[in-house]
Amino acid sequence: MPLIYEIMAKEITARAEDYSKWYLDIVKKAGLADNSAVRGCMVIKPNGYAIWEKMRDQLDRMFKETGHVNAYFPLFIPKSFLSKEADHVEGFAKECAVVTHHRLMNNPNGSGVVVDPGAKLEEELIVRPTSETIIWNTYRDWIKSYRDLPLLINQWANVVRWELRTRPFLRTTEFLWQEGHTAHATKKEAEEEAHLIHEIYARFAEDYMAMPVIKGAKTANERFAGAEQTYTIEALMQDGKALQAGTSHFLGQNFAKAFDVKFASDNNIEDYVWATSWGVSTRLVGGLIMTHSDDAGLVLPPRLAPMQVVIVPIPKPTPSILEVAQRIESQIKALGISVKIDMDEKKRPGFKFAQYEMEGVPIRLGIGQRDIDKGVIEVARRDERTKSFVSIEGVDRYVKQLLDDIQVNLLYRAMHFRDDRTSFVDTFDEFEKVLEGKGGFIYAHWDGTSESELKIKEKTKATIRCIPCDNPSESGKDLISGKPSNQRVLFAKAY
RNA sequence: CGGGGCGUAGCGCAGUCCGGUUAGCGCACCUGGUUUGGGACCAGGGGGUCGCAGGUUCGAAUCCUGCCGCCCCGACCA
Repeated sequence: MPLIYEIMAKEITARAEDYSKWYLDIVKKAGLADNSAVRGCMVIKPNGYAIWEKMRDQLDRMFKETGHVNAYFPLFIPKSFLSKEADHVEGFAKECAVVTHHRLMNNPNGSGVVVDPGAKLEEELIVRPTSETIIWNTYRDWIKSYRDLPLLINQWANVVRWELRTRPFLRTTEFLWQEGHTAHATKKEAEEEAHLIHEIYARFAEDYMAMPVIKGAKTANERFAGAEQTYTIEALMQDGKALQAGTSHFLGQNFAKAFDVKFASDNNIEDYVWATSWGVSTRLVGGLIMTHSDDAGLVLPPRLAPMQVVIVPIPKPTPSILEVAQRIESQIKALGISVKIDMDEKKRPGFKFAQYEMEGVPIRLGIGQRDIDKGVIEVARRDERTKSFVSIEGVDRYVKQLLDDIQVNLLYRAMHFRDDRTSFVDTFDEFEKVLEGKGGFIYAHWDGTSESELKIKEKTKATIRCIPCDNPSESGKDLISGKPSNQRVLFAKAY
């Protein structure tokens, strides 16, 4: 009979009290990231980086399984490159860090160093906010023939976007991501590529992050700067706001034309190549936190938890307890599960329990002499905050199964939450009422014009998150204009 | 860049209005002891250019001037 245990989260602000503070508390208390000396930039600490590494490794596998390879392009982009694609420069110009000099010198008027005016760069360099331009400038040299296509390249990198307001993981000035940049001989193939990646992102979100997402296309307003079409996965956070968790763009021939990338087809006809680009970032870590965590701290899905099981000797690691603990540890390890025994003799069990709960370790095994005498061990699952005793014999298989159960349960729970916070409305009044009330996703009719979309944004701060894929057609009237619409689109306030 | 708030030990704060011994508290840290099934207790200890610079004063964390930084709220964004 599982027992629900009380959480004493004395170090974490409750969600209901201050959601934003709750988020920051978790980032801090779970040891995910720190603020840094540089405004807007965070230090990703080992616990946080380990989660990103797990995400990265899995995504990397998925990209490679579908024929992609990794490469690396420079951090710096010549300023002139950025302006070659008109929409692209317009989208990013306002948030670029610029390198103007290459040398410092001792301050002639005092202490410290100053920029050496004699070391001014002939052409200023932009710190990449994304790499389309430098990559397509390179692709021009790589692509001559249809035999060079498709070119399926991904890079893991950092980028800089000079945002005015930042939050750890969700929006930082510098962030880590992957950016795929592919080149294709036909429009159809490029579109398929964009869809394939869109699908991979959705699958990753649901199968690994246990974060349900709505797949859809962006409206023209929300599209990536320079894209013909942007596909997105949209997740719903616990405060009822949407998070864009990954985007895949069909770029048409825009960058090929801007950088003059042409190829000869098999019947020797020259044409511009077709492109895609796609990315997910450390923002996913923020999404992960806000999808599952509770007032006791971080909750991690087992598949992304750096440490899946922790064994806590109670009250401390005595030789006889340790002997059993180590046997269980090696059995669990043999099943490919990451596990550690907490050997710290100074801290008491209660402290450790609270600590591992804050850090989101999915399963905690508590083992004391009383348990050993009875042949049982205490198993606590983080997601449901329950404890129960199971037989030591076979606990390894029990734990393996429980990890799977937790993974499924988190997804199920998040889906339930999302469905609960999804509304269908037909009038603007209702729309506002829902936004002010429970928030969340709202399906409503839209006439397809930017005017209506912007008006709603202006009045309510809500935006069209996407036009869902496989959207059923349904006739109705636009919330604002009253003009006819043949489908509902997904609205929400967003991060 | 507009509006608001804050800078005192690693973190969180009191002290500032009304200037006056050696700047204080909680947490964390170190040492020793007693403890140990949900964040232990006792004793001892280390740690501070009171954001920076200038000024007023016999005397400044406290008053004045200037600067710097950070946080929150708005306009832009993965």
